[in-house]
Amino acid sequence: MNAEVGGKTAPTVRSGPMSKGERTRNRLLDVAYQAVIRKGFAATSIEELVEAAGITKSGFFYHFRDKNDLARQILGRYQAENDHFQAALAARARELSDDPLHAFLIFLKLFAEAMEEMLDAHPGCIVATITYQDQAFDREVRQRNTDGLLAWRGLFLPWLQEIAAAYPPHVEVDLTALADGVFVVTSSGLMLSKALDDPKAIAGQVLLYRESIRMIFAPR
Amino acid sequence: MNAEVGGKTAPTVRSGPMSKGERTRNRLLDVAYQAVIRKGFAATSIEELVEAAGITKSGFFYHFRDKNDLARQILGRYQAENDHFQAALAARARELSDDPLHAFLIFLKLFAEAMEEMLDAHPGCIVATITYQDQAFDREVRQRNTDGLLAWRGLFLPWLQEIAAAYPPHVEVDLTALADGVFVVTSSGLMLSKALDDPKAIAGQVLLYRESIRMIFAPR
DNA sequence: TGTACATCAGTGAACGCGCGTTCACTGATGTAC
DNA sequence: TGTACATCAGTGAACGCGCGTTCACTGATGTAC
Repeated sequence: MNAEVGGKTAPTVRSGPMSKGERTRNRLLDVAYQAVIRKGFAATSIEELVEAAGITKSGFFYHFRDKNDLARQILGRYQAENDHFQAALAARARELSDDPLHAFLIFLKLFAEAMEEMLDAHPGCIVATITYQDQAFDREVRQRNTDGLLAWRGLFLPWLQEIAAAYPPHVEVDLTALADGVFVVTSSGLMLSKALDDPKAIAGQVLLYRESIRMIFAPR
Repeated sequence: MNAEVGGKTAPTVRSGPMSKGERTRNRLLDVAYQAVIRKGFAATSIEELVEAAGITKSGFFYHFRDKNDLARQILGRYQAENDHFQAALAARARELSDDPLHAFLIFLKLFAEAMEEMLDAHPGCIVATITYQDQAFDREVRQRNTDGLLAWRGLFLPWLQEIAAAYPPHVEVDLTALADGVFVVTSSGLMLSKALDDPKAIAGQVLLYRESIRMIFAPR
């Protein structure tokens, strides 16, 4: 499978050569993603995006129905990339250990390292960004955003259940809340790294979460 | 001291009767806080604020030098309230136990409950909001925002050091990262509650953090 | 108690700019026969 | 291989609206003598 776990480039989803239109559209999405993460959605103007992408404003409306459509496509592309990225990391971790608990601990280690490396390219989490400005988006975007959050839970909850079946937890713990914890430490960890200008903060939070997973499940 | 720990109203900082101007200014800040938390800063217009506050747009500029000044004052008032609130909760917890670890566990329980109760009034965290839109603010606001984050650390890190001195941790742990964990679970917990429309999520995350504090320090 | 002045807490009208969006048009590339 | 037509990937000009900000002014309240 050759999953490039620690790779520096964000994985692109599509395969095959891109048409001219697709390349332009992706350039717009790249530039918009960066701007929205840094300034928020409303503060990001279509004009600055098309200037950075080297086209005119009307060209934007060839690719996007309106500004909310831009949000929808940013979110869609991010979710596809993120699903792919996490699935690849999970697959790699499962390869390295047959045991669900050990595999999860490996996953979290790889994830922490990858997050720190990706800080320059993704200094934030659009799911968090959108949640914090949700009244600026239409219903569909908000719904997709919630779905994105549930996708994280959908990946980690079954895994934790598998772990809990093999290793009865030492304390009473809400597995759903614990599964959501991955998103919690990731999104806030990115925030800490950004606000404190400390690249190590994100890995620190993920590894703290990892330690609590170990303490909850690992035999003493 | 009569600290109203579980009180429903946000604590106001000033004492004594307010002048007419102060009341108007506070009304503007209230309404702006809500709007910024829900839509973001750039998407919040001065016009909608003055309409809600029942004055005219020029009245706004009597109270605020410009729009960034509004952000500065929102942040300032929030930080004062939050410092007061957390200090009161901490004092109450210390009253209930002389032991630093037990007091911290009590604090986290009270904090989790208070957060869930405050969800309607504060369905978000402006520090998180501002961090996620930081390029939309001037340098001073960004600096104050970082200071606000460090204030959380400044409350919890010494406390954890005191705990670690009395109860040597069972695992190697970065106390600074652990101190930042309170902010991490709070801001993301609020986000989860908002995005999933589940009031219990915030308490769930705080209590998960509490459990890991217990596992790290409590004697077995 | 009355008068003069200062400060407070705004009003009302106007400003220019930039924003999101529309619309008619166009050159380049692809496809059918 | 050439011609006709369709689709792709935009351009350029214009639109109206709402935004943040300014400025001259004002009535109400407070203070000094």
